Amino acid sequence: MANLKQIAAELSLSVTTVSRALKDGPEVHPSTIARVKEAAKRVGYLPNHHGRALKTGRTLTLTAVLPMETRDHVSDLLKLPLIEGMTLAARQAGYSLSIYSTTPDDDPIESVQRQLQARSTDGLIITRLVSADPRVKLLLDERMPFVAFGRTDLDVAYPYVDVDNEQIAYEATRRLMDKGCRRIALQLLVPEDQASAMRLSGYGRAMAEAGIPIDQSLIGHGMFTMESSAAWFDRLLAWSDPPTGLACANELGLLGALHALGRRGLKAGSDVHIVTRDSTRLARFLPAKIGVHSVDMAGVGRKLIEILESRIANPHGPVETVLFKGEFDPGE
Amino acid sequence: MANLKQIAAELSLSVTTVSRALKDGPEVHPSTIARVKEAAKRVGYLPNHHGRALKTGRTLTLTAVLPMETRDHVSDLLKLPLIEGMTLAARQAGYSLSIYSTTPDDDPIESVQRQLQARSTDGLIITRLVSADPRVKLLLDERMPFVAFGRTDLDVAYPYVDVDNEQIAYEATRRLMDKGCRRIALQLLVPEDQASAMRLSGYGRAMAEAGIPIDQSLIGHGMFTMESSAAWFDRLLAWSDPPTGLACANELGLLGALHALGRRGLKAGSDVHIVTRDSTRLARFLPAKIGVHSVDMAGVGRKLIEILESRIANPHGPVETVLFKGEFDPGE
DNA sequence: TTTTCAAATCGTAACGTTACGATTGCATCC
DNA sequence: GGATGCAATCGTAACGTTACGATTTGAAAA
Repeated sequence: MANLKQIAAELSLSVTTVSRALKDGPEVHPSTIARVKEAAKRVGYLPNHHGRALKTGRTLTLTAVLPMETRDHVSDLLKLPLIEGMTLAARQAGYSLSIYSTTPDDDPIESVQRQLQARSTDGLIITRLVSADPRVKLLLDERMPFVAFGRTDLDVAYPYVDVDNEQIAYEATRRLMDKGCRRIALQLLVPEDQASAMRLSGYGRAMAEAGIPIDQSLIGHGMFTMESSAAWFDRLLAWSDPPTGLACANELGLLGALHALGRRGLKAGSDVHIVTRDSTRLARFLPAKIGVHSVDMAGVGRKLIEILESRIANPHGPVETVLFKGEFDPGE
Repeated sequence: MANLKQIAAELSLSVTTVSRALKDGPEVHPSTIARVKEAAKRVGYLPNHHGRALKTGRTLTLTAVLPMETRDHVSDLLKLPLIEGMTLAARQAGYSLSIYSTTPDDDPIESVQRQLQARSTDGLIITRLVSADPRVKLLLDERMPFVAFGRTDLDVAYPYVDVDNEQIAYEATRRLMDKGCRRIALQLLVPEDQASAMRLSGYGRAMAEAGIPIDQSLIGHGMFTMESSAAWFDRLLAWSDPPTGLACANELGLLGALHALGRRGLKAGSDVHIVTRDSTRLARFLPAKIGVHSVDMAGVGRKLIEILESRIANPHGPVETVLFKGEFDPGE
């Protein structure tokens, strides 16, 4: 409601002086600064976002592009601590965070282009990257500050935060081998998904080291939901030589698999050994013996904002990249 | 990058005509409209958010104020489908959705006032209401369009969507009684929380009908996290006459309780009967016999946006309120 | 007294958009 | 031929802010 003009009129000052006083401009007399600030506080002045954005080109808004599943299924739970970390960090840094949800039908490039054209955001967080993600080049070309959650195999430098999925999958596979497993099932999202590719790579490394050939039929794709995970694992359990170990993609994959086990009266930790990734600490509380790799997704969210902030402040600064490790809990 | 001025220059038209043409103004010649739209598409024109907002006072942004738990704990999972429903519905309606996360330390009134003063949003979604929530009066007084997720016991009309917690808690308690339980534990958040108050009321109604006096020591407060739920239920189980039934607040409360049970070698469905609320369909996949009241939180999110949209379009229209029921699955 | 200089303040323009009233061109009617 | 009316287009101002150059003021230096 209150604006600079009103404060200026009340104090018989110019709008310019009021504007400068509020940002402690060195050209303004200290006593004037004090008067202006007092008046601003009294009338409850807060700068108009859009006037400022129009003039300066800075919107003080960051936008996170997040893929959501179809309306009937639950999204990957890691998004909740991620959103939590991002929103709180953004707020602390003086930005507001806008969530741009995409459905599987959406064209990912178009989602990014929209943000670009309207210039309605200062920076973008993109997630769920694919191996040759076209968004990276687009954003670099357009000089839009951004940070990625996930890597690509593109040969360009850009800022990202990622989880060390290769290492986590490697350790998970090794862990299952230690339990005596040789037939080890692995859950992935889609082959193009970069996180899935890294998980497959870590799994392959562990298997190769142990001299176990990879059985493609033990590798499950499309494990986005509890339903798909349960159906898939149920099929595997029906085989004559079912898997004895399972590395789950996330909480939902785990719950689906436990559901399939339960229906057959089988037990995690004895009939099948299970290791999972977890971002909500939920897996540790389940009444089942499972190994858990916890990843601090709220920390990832905070780091994403921190990096994006520094990109905006200094677009030509060094490109920062961070890799988060998982913390393993054997669950026994 | 492209703006009206550029398009106007290219077509030798005035900015006004271009602006009108793009919104199919009846004063513009159809062939001009076609030319303008072609040019706009060609140069990739998208209206500048801030210019428009400054002029019209409409920001095309909605803001959801969501409480998040402390940095070390997972937030109530219902937020994920809620956010998903809200963001997708907002996008479809042409709005972008900003998430304003608050921590337990934040002053809820101040959070709302910030949004009000900066006029940076067209409408507000407030959640986790308390019985005499001061934000409702504030927003009504300031004529800021808003919708609440949750009710108050204030004597004013305002738009809200709520879950019928009274009914759900009543049915949950009845269900546990049908299993033969008389000592029934109940999880709540905080006494002021309106949803908790309703749950307590439904629980009390069922107990009164059955002629069972309420034992205050069976009612747990502060059940925000798996940890607090586990610790609380563990204490209850240690008593000489432990509860035989439990109504959980949500997925986290359930997992905490299952954890406490598991550590004592007890089983849900036999030693203790459990009924829970669920918004992620997670509870149905757990390897435990529990009754589940599912609530369609994505639907709640969509409805919130829908109502808010109509409040913005027609501030003096009828005040819409919606109550979502839970869908019960006995889990056997 | 005049000049010089810095401190403090002011006025104007611009960001991109839309609202409103004014203007132009052209066909129709008396 | 002049008046009338309508369709199409234009120009200006304004939303609230900030950047930039200009102006005022008062005190010190000449």
